[in-house]
Amino acid sequence: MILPREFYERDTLTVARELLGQVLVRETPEGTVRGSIVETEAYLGPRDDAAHSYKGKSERVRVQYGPAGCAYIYMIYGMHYCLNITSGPPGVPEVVLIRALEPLSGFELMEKRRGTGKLLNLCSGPGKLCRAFDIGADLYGVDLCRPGSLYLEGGNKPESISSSKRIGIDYAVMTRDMPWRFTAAGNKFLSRPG
DNA sequence: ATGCAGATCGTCT
DNA sequence: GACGATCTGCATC
Repeated sequence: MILPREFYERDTLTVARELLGQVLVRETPEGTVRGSIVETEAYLGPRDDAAHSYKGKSERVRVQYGPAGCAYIYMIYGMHYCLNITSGPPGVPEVVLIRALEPLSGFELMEKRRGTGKLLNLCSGPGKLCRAFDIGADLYGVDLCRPGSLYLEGGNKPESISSSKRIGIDYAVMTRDMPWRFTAAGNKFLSRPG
């Protein structure tokens, strides 16, 4: 049931689309939470001026140069974490940002971590879902193709997929208008309408 | 419904 | 020293 590495070793735009409907699982001593991926964005390395790896190697992006199917996690605005999954051929620094999940199980634990009981607000954003899933710097580089504290298992494809411009990257003059955001069409758990 | 300020720190120039 | 692949609460229309 866990998605194999080959799933992630394909073209990153394909991976970003195919990740929709797959299920993210987080296991901790407190319990297990699950969510279906409903929103992703592709970041295409040196040919994408919105990508963290646009300018090449640095300590922060080092996991992007390793195998596909691993967690690339970074802190943003000094207070939120964002979860990405490495993709493409080995050594190619491309990733898929996980932007929203539809909660499937572990509702109480997610609500406790998020400090809200509103289901629609639990995982509808990259920072929100990391909080709900207790994803932080300690999971940097974790292999998502193996059972453990964080992994991905097969789910159901959405009925249809929409693409749109990526969010919050207007500084990227070259690629800011590229339709590299993917959403499960009409899903209610998006960070914003697709 | 739309808009803006504030929080807060790792990373890179 | 500046700036985010964000979220929240509060203000205004």
